[in-house]
Amino acid sequence: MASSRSGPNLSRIATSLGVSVATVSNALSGKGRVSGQLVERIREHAAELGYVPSQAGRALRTGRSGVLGLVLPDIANPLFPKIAQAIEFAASAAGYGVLIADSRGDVAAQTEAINRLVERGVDGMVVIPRRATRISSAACPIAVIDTPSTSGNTVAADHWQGGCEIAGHLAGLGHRRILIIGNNQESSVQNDRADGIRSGMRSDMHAETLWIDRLERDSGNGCPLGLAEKVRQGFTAFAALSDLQALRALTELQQAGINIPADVSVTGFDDLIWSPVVTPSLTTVRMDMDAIAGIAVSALVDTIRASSIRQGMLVTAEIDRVPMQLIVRQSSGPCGPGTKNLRDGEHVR
Amino acid sequence: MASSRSGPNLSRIATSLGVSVATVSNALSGKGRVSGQLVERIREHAAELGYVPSQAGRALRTGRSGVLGLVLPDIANPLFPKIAQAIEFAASAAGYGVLIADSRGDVAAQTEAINRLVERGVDGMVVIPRRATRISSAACPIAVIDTPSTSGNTVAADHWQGGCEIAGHLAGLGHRRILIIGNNQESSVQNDRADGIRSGMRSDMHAETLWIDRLERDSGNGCPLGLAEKVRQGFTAFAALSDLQALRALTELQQAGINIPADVSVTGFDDLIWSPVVTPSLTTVRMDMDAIAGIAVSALVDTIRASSIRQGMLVTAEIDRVPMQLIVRQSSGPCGPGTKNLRDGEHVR
DNA sequence: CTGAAAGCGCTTACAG
DNA sequence: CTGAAAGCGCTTACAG
Repeated sequence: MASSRSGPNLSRIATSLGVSVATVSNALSGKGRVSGQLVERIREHAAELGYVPSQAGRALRTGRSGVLGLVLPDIANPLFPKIAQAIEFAASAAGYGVLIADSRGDVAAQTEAINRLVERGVDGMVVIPRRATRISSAACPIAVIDTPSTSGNTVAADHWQGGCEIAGHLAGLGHRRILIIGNNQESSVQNDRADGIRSGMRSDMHAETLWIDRLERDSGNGCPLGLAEKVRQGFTAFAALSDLQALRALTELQQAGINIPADVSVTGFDDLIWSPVVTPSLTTVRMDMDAIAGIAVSALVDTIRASSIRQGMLVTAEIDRVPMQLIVRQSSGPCGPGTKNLRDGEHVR
Repeated sequence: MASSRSGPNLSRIATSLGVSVATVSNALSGKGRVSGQLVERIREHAAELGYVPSQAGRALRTGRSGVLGLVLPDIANPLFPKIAQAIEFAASAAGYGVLIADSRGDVAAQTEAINRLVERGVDGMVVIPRRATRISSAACPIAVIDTPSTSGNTVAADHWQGGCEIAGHLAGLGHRRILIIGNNQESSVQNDRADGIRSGMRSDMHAETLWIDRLERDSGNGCPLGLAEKVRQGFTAFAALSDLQALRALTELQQAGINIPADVSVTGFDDLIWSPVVTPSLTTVRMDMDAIAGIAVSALVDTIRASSIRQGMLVTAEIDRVPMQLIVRQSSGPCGPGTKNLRDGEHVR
């Protein structure tokens, strides 16, 4: 005896209506040529009975599970809610469910997470790779979201351009000495962002970069960043490569009695949940996760539909970089429009 | 013609080894009585071929999908990463996959999200309900994570006790006037936390509660909380009911030139990602999400295994409240041990 | 210890 | 326009 479901199946609807299961199936899916009247009757009855199609039956027959996997390097990343929400939304709209898998820890775990999803029969997956991991194609189509400069990337925010936006904003405020603050020197995303900032600077601007991972290797986790000293050295802008670092910088500066934005400006990346909530709120740059997720998912779905046999391949998309959007929340500053104290004879442009 | 899979199936292993599929199935699952030698040979060959069992076939036969659903009121909630990670880990350990569903928006969307999961054939689900929503049982077992004082709750952190911990900590620092800061007056979780704080106070302590949702209804979103004024009124401790509000309070106070923890103390709830990162870092109270997820998942799995037919019911667990743990990061304060300026003649206990 | 057979619920090519 | 039948891959009660 096989376990039975609680709900009705096609066969039950068919017998109770005196038609064949094939006809019920056709009517419900709208595929076969079934007379309008019958379609109507069948749908009505199915609804009455609360018919829910069995994914298992359908999957077994069609070889498609209707499920996409989402692999993340670390769910604890504060970006995760936005990503998950966007992917879930896009997948849902395309008729797919989303199975999550955390590759907590090392690179091996990432491969394991991918395998776990394959075993569960996902039709494809979206992978946000760990560090500079190369994804070797698995047993299903894979869309990679990393950064446009990474080879194998399917689609991503244009982190480099986002950096340019930040640089332009700070230039506009009159800043000339910028401290870039990152927390992971290996991250291609962070490097692209930093490169973008440097590229977007005017020729009379100067930037230094503080890598927190390096600093902490020497001075211990959670050590002070020494930003007050940087202010004394003449830095007026702190451009963090993520809102978490921006927050760290903001509070360290405030604690040192430095006023933001009157004395210095602080910017971040990603428009995370707290950016609009803190005082002063953070100027940041936002990825269009809905657009990115939409492109990744539709590229994935196109590939799935195109291939009759489930096979592994890295998916590519028409558009592989999505512009980031500057969110200005600190519009005045020490050197710019609406400024309170100009320094070093700087003037508003 | 049905779509074919890329990998081998039981039948292929069986023919290539000259045995029956039943025997292969039994050998691989370790159920039937198959001779040790044969088991060995079959397993070896299966591994060689890279055999991956078809979830669809298994699910259709057994009526079990091996997948659990996770329904959240709003994935954007900063607590989500911890929850998702803990649930995914517990589910994974129990051999289940996790399908996510966001009930973005209203209560109707929550029901819809639940239905979507049922349609995907989940064996059960974990629901973190929206506000005070009552979950009416769906077509599968449901574990609810809310707060122990909510009826229908399966397991949750003991938010009330967490509040007591905070009160005890603040009392120990010598605080007497506490401002409780919440952002959702309807939330049973936040109310339990606030009640816990009030209950944990010594008789000579006094608390007022500021509900941000009410304040913003009058003064607009993102309005200042007026905390500097509260300091002037004699409040020395700000106990937020969530780390996000704690962060908002912390930065608003710092911006007003109030020194933390020298002038006042700020505490939060949940130990979110930024709590250890900000300066000064936040004293907070942490849920044991791994324990909660473990209990929820195993209660769910027990129910699933016990019932031969898939049916809806609210699952209960042996332990329904898990203690919260105080994380002290601001150990000195205006009125307590290691204090810099005692007020009103207060002394260290 | 091993195998033949049934059947989970569905979709689809084919016949009528 | 409608139906009978095959078969996706698996597990399990039963027979040998």
